[in-house]
Amino acid sequence: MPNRAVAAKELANIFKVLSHQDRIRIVEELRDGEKDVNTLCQLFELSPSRVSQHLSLMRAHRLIEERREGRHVFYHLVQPDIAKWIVDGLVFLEERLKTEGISQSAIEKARELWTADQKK
Amino acid sequence: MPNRAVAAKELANIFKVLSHQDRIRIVEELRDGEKDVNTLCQLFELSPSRVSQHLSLMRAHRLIEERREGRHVFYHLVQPDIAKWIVDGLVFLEERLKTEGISQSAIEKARELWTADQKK
DNA sequence: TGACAACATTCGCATATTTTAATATATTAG
DNA sequence: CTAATATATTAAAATATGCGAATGTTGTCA
Repeated sequence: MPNRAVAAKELANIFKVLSHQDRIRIVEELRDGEKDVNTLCQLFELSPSRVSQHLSLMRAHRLIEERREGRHVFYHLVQPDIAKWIVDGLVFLEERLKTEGISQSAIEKARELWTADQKK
Repeated sequence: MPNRAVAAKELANIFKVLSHQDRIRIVEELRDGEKDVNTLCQLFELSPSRVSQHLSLMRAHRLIEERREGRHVFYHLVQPDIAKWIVDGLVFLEERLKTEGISQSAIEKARELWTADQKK
Protein backbone atom coordinates (compact mmCIF):
# COMPACT_ATOMS: atom_id res chain seq x y z
CA MET A 1 0.00 0.00 0.00
CA PRO A 2 2.83 2.45 0.44
CA ASN A 3 2.91 3.67 -3.11
CA ARG A 4 6.53 4.51 -2.92
CA ALA A 5 7.52 1.08 -1.68
CA VAL A 6 5.75 -0.55 -4.59
CA ALA A 7 7.58 1.60 -7.09
CA ALA A 8 10.85 0.81 -5.35
CA LYS A 9 10.11 -2.87 -5.60
CA GLU A 10 9.35 -2.71 -9.29
CA LEU A 11 12.47 -0.76 -9.96
CA ALA A 12 14.43 -3.27 -7.90
CA ASN A 13 13.11 -5.99 -10.17
CA ILE A 14 14.42 -4.22 -13.22
CA PHE A 15 17.74 -3.67 -11.52
CA LYS A 16 17.87 -7.36 -10.78
CA VAL A 17 17.38 -8.21 -14.42
CA LEU A 18 20.18 -5.85 -15.31
CA SER A 19 22.49 -7.01 -12.56
CA HIS A 20 24.31 -9.42 -14.79
CA GLN A 21 27.24 -8.77 -17.05
CA ASP A 22 25.79 -10.66 -19.99
CA ARG A 23 22.43 -8.96 -19.85
CA ILE A 24 23.94 -5.51 -19.72
CA ARG A 25 26.03 -6.33 -22.73
CA ILE A 26 22.93 -7.54 -24.52
CA VAL A 27 21.27 -4.20 -23.92
CA GLU A 28 24.37 -2.45 -25.18
CA GLU A 29 24.44 -4.56 -28.30
CA LEU A 30 20.78 -4.04 -29.07
CA ARG A 31 21.21 -0.33 -28.71
CA ASP A 32 22.20 0.02 -32.34
CA GLY A 33 19.42 -2.20 -33.61
CA GLU A 34 18.10 -5.70 -33.58
CA LYS A 35 20.30 -8.78 -33.55
CA ASP A 36 19.55 -12.47 -33.72
CA VAL A 37 20.38 -14.99 -31.04
CA ASN A 38 23.20 -16.60 -32.93
CA THR A 39 24.97 -13.30 -33.41
CA LEU A 40 24.78 -12.61 -29.71
CA CYS A 41 26.14 -16.06 -28.96
CA GLN A 42 29.19 -15.41 -31.10
CA LEU A 43 29.73 -11.91 -29.76
CA PHE A 44 29.78 -13.03 -26.17
CA GLU A 45 31.09 -16.54 -26.70
CA LEU A 46 28.15 -18.01 -24.86
CA SER A 47 26.07 -21.07 -25.56
CA PRO A 48 22.74 -20.61 -27.33
CA SER A 49 21.14 -22.03 -24.25
CA ARG A 50 22.63 -19.43 -21.97
CA VAL A 51 21.83 -16.53 -24.26
CA SER A 52 18.31 -17.74 -24.71
CA GLN A 53 17.81 -17.86 -20.98
CA HIS A 54 18.97 -14.30 -20.63
CA LEU A 55 16.69 -13.21 -23.43
CA SER A 56 13.81 -15.08 -21.88
CA LEU A 57 14.20 -13.25 -18.61
CA MET A 58 14.54 -9.90 -20.30
CA ARG A 59 11.53 -10.69 -22.45
CA ALA A 60 9.48 -11.59 -19.40
CA HIS A 61 10.16 -8.12 -18.08
CA ARG A 62 9.35 -6.52 -21.41
CA LEU A 63 12.81 -5.13 -21.84
CA ILE A 64 13.11 -6.72 -25.28
CA GLU A 65 10.82 -8.07 -27.97
CA GLU A 66 11.29 -10.70 -30.62
CA ARG A 67 10.71 -10.78 -34.32
CA ARG A 68 10.91 -14.04 -36.16
CA GLU A 69 12.31 -14.26 -39.65
CA GLY A 70 12.78 -17.73 -40.99
CA ARG A 71 14.70 -19.68 -38.41
CA HIS A 72 16.29 -16.59 -37.02
CA VAL A 73 14.79 -14.72 -34.10
CA PHE A 74 15.77 -11.09 -33.88
CA TYR A 75 15.54 -9.18 -30.66
CA HIS A 76 15.24 -5.48 -30.10
CA LEU A 77 14.79 -3.16 -27.15
CA VAL A 78 11.21 -2.30 -26.32
CA GLN A 79 12.33 1.01 -24.92
CA PRO A 80 15.58 2.26 -26.44
CA ASP A 81 15.70 4.86 -23.69
CA ILE A 82 16.78 2.19 -21.27
CA ALA A 83 20.05 1.85 -23.14
CA LYS A 84 20.66 5.56 -22.81
CA TRP A 85 19.86 5.31 -19.15
CA ILE A 86 22.36 2.50 -18.69
CA VAL A 87 25.02 4.44 -20.50
CA ASP A 88 24.37 7.30 -18.11
CA GLY A 89 25.08 4.82 -15.36
CA LEU A 90 28.29 3.76 -17.04
CA VAL A 91 29.46 7.31 -17.31
CA PHE A 92 28.82 7.99 -13.68
CA LEU A 93 30.54 4.75 -12.79
CA GLU A 94 33.69 5.61 -14.69
CA GLU A 95 33.74 9.03 -13.15
CA ARG A 96 33.42 7.45 -9.76
CA LEU A 97 36.29 5.09 -10.35
CA LYS A 98 38.50 7.89 -11.58
CA THR A 99 37.79 10.49 -8.93
CA GLU A 100 37.88 8.10 -6.04
CA GLY A 101 40.41 5.66 -7.30
CA ILE A 102 38.58 2.69 -5.99
CA SER A 103 39.86 -0.51 -7.40
CA GLN A 104 37.38 -3.20 -8.13
CA SER A 105 39.36 -5.57 -5.95
CA ALA A 106 38.86 -3.25 -3.04
CA ILE A 107 35.15 -3.36 -3.55
CA GLU A 108 35.20 -7.10 -3.88
CA LYS A 109 37.18 -7.41 -0.71
CA ALA A 110 34.88 -5.21 1.29
CA ARG A 111 32.00 -7.15 -0.12
CA GLU A 112 33.35 -10.43 1.05
CA LEU A 113 33.52 -9.08 4.54
CA TRP A 114 29.81 -8.68 4.53
CA THR A 115 28.47 -11.56 2.49
CA ALA A 116 28.53 -14.86 4.28
CA ASP A 117 31.78 -16.36 3.11
CA GLN A 118 30.77 -19.97 3.35
CA LYS A 119 33.65 -21.17 1.23
CA LYS A 120 35.89 -21.32 4.22
CA MET B 1 40.78 -7.82 -21.88
CA PRO B 2 37.49 -6.91 -23.43
CA ASN B 3 37.26 -3.45 -21.98
CA ARG B 4 33.57 -3.37 -22.54
CA ALA B 5 32.96 -6.58 -20.69
CA VAL B 6 34.78 -5.24 -17.65
CA ALA B 7 32.67 -2.11 -17.60
CA ALA B 8 29.54 -4.21 -17.96
CA LYS B 9 30.59 -6.29 -15.00
CA GLU B 10 31.22 -3.28 -12.82
CA LEU B 11 27.91 -1.78 -13.72
CA ALA B 12 26.23 -5.11 -13.05
CA ASN B 13 27.69 -5.00 -9.55
CA ILE B 14 26.12 -1.65 -8.89
CA PHE B 15 22.83 -2.84 -10.27
CA LYS B 16 23.03 -5.78 -7.93
CA VAL B 17 23.46 -3.51 -4.96
CA LEU B 18 20.47 -1.51 -6.07
CA SER B 19 18.33 -4.51 -6.92
CA HIS B 20 16.59 -4.50 -3.59
CA GLN B 21 13.53 -2.61 -2.54
CA ASP B 22 15.01 -1.47 0.75
CA ARG B 23 18.24 -0.23 -0.73
CA ILE B 24 16.49 1.77 -3.39
CA ARG B 25 14.35 3.39 -0.76
CA ILE B 26 17.44 4.21 1.23
CA VAL B 27 18.88 6.04 -1.74
CA GLU B 28 15.61 7.88 -2.15
CA GLU B 29 15.58 8.86 1.48
CA LEU B 30 19.15 10.07 1.47
CA ARG B 31 18.46 12.16 -1.57
CA ASP B 32 17.32 15.06 0.56
CA GLY B 33 20.18 14.81 2.99
CA GLU B 34 21.76 12.62 5.61
CA LYS B 35 19.82 10.44 8.02
CA ASP B 36 20.84 8.20 10.87
CA VAL B 37 20.24 4.49 11.09
CA ASN B 38 17.46 4.67 13.57
CA THR B 39 15.47 7.07 11.44
CA LEU B 40 15.75 4.72 8.51
CA CYS B 41 14.62 1.82 10.68
CA GLN B 42 11.48 3.66 11.65
CA LEU B 43 10.75 4.88 8.14
CA PHE B 44 10.89 1.41 6.67
CA GLU B 45 9.80 -0.54 9.73
CA LEU B 46 12.89 -2.67 9.56
CA SER B 47 15.15 -3.98 12.29
CA PRO B 48 18.38 -2.12 13.00
CA SER B 49 20.21 -5.27 12.05
CA ARG B 50 18.69 -5.40 8.61
CA VAL B 51 19.15 -1.73 7.89
CA SER B 52 22.73 -1.97 8.98
CA GLN B 53 23.32 -4.84 6.62
CA HIS B 54 21.98 -2.83 3.73
CA LEU B 55 24.09 0.15 4.70
CA SER B 56 27.14 -2.02 5.02
CA LEU B 57 26.77 -3.33 1.52
CA MET B 58 26.15 0.10 0.08
CA ARG B 59 29.11 1.45 1.99
CA ALA B 60 31.35 -1.31 0.65
CA HIS B 61 30.47 -0.13 -2.82
CA ARG B 62 31.04 3.49 -1.89
CA LEU B 63 27.47 4.47 -2.58
CA ILE B 64 27.16 6.03 0.86
CA GLU B 65 29.40 7.41 3.55
CA GLU B 66 29.04 7.74 7.30
CA ARG B 67 29.46 10.60 9.72
CA ARG B 68 29.49 9.89 13.40
CA GLU B 69 27.93 12.27 15.91
CA GLY B 70 27.61 11.08 19.46
CA ARG B 71 25.98 7.68 19.30
CA HIS B 72 24.26 8.40 16.08
CA VAL B 73 25.76 7.56 12.73
CA PHE B 74 24.48 9.62 9.85
CA TYR B 75 24.69 8.39 6.29
CA HIS B 76 24.72 10.38 3.10
CA LEU B 77 25.13 9.64 -0.60
CA VAL B 78 28.67 9.84 -1.88
CA GLN B 79 27.37 10.82 -5.27
CA PRO B 80 24.00 12.53 -5.18
CA ASP B 81 23.81 12.08 -8.93
CA ILE B 82 23.01 8.45 -8.40
CA ALA B 83 19.71 9.43 -6.85
CA LYS B 84 18.86 11.50 -9.85
CA TRP B 85 19.78 8.58 -12.03
CA ILE B 86 17.50 6.26 -10.11
CA VAL B 87 14.66 8.71 -10.33
CA ASP B 88 15.17 8.75 -14.08
CA GLY B 89 14.75 5.01 -13.92
CA LEU B 90 11.57 5.36 -11.92
CA VAL B 91 10.11 7.75 -14.41
CA PHE B 92 10.81 5.49 -17.31
CA LEU B 93 9.40 2.58 -15.35
CA GLU B 94 6.13 4.31 -14.65
CA GLU B 95 5.83 5.33 -18.24
CA ARG B 96 6.40 1.75 -19.23
CA LEU B 97 3.73 0.44 -16.92
CA LYS B 98 1.23 2.96 -18.17
CA THR B 99 1.78 2.60 -21.88
CA GLU B 100 2.01 -1.15 -21.85
CA GLY B 101 -0.29 -2.02 -19.02
CA ILE B 102 1.87 -4.86 -17.81
CA SER B 103 0.74 -6.26 -14.53
CA GLN B 104 3.38 -7.28 -12.10
CA SER B 105 1.73 -10.67 -11.77
CA ALA B 106 2.18 -11.28 -15.46
CA ILE B 107 5.86 -10.62 -15.11
CA GLU B 108 6.12 -12.87 -12.10
CA LYS B 109 4.36 -15.64 -13.95
CA ALA B 110 6.59 -15.44 -16.96
CA ARG B 111 9.53 -15.34 -14.65
CA GLU B 112 8.63 -18.54 -12.97
CA LEU B 113 8.61 -20.24 -16.32
CA TRP B 114 12.25 -19.55 -16.63
CA THR B 115 13.64 -19.88 -13.15
CA ALA B 116 14.00 -23.41 -11.95
CA ASP B 117 10.74 -23.99 -10.21
CA GLN B 118 11.93 -26.57 -7.74
CA LYS B 119 8.94 -26.17 -5.49
CA LYS B 120 6.88 -28.58 -7.51
C1' DT C 1 6.84 -35.81 -48.97
C1' DG C 2 10.26 -37.16 -45.46
C1' DA C 3 14.73 -36.87 -43.50
C1' DC C 4 17.98 -33.75 -42.18
C1' DA C 5 20.28 -29.39 -40.84
C1' DA C 6 20.17 -24.90 -38.61
C1' DC C 7 18.57 -22.11 -35.13
C1' DA C 8 16.32 -21.31 -30.87
C1' DT C 9 14.08 -22.52 -26.62
C1' DT C 10 13.06 -25.15 -22.62
C1' DC C 11 13.96 -28.66 -19.00
C1' DG C 12 16.56 -31.05 -15.27
C1' DC C 13 19.87 -30.78 -12.23
C1' DA C 14 24.10 -29.47 -9.47
C1' DT C 15 26.18 -25.54 -7.51
C1' DA C 16 26.61 -21.00 -5.77
C1' DT C 17 24.76 -16.78 -4.07
C1' DT C 18 21.23 -13.83 -1.56
C1' DT C 19 18.04 -12.96 1.69
C1' DT C 20 16.45 -12.96 6.20
C1' DA C 21 15.98 -13.44 11.06
C1' DA C 22 18.12 -14.29 15.27
C1' DT C 23 21.87 -13.82 18.10
C1' DA C 24 26.18 -12.00 19.63
C1' DT C 25 29.40 -8.24 19.90
C1' DA C 26 31.10 -3.51 19.83
C1' DT C 27 30.74 1.43 20.81
C1' DT C 28 29.37 5.52 23.23
C1' DA C 29 26.63 8.73 26.16
C1' DG C 30 24.97 9.61 30.61
C1' DC D 1 28.35 0.55 35.00
C1' DT D 2 23.96 0.38 31.92
C1' DA D 3 21.09 1.72 28.36
C1' DA D 4 20.86 2.87 23.72
C1' DT D 5 22.57 2.39 19.35
C1' DA D 6 25.02 0.20 15.65
C1' DT D 7 27.52 -3.61 13.60
C1' DA D 8 29.08 -8.40 12.87
C1' DT D 9 28.29 -13.28 12.79
C1' DT D 10 25.57 -17.12 12.25
C1' DA D 11 22.62 -20.49 9.83
C1' DA D 12 18.34 -21.49 7.08
C1' DA D 13 15.48 -20.91 3.36
C1' DA D 14 14.81 -18.87 -1.01
C1' DT D 15 16.82 -17.62 -5.63
C1' DA D 16 19.94 -17.34 -9.20
C1' DT D 17 23.41 -19.44 -12.19
C1' DG D 18 25.12 -22.38 -15.74
C1' DC D 19 25.60 -26.56 -18.30
C1' DG D 20 24.06 -30.33 -21.26
C1' DA D 21 20.36 -32.84 -23.02
C1' DA D 22 15.89 -32.88 -24.88
C1' DT D 23 12.48 -30.46 -27.52
C1' DG D 24 10.56 -27.09 -30.89
C1' DT D 25 10.51 -24.55 -35.23
C1' DT D 26 11.65 -23.53 -39.78
C1' DG D 27 14.03 -24.08 -44.08
C1' DT D 28 16.47 -27.25 -47.49
C1' DC D 29 17.15 -30.93 -50.40
C1' DA D 30 16.91 -35.65 -52.10
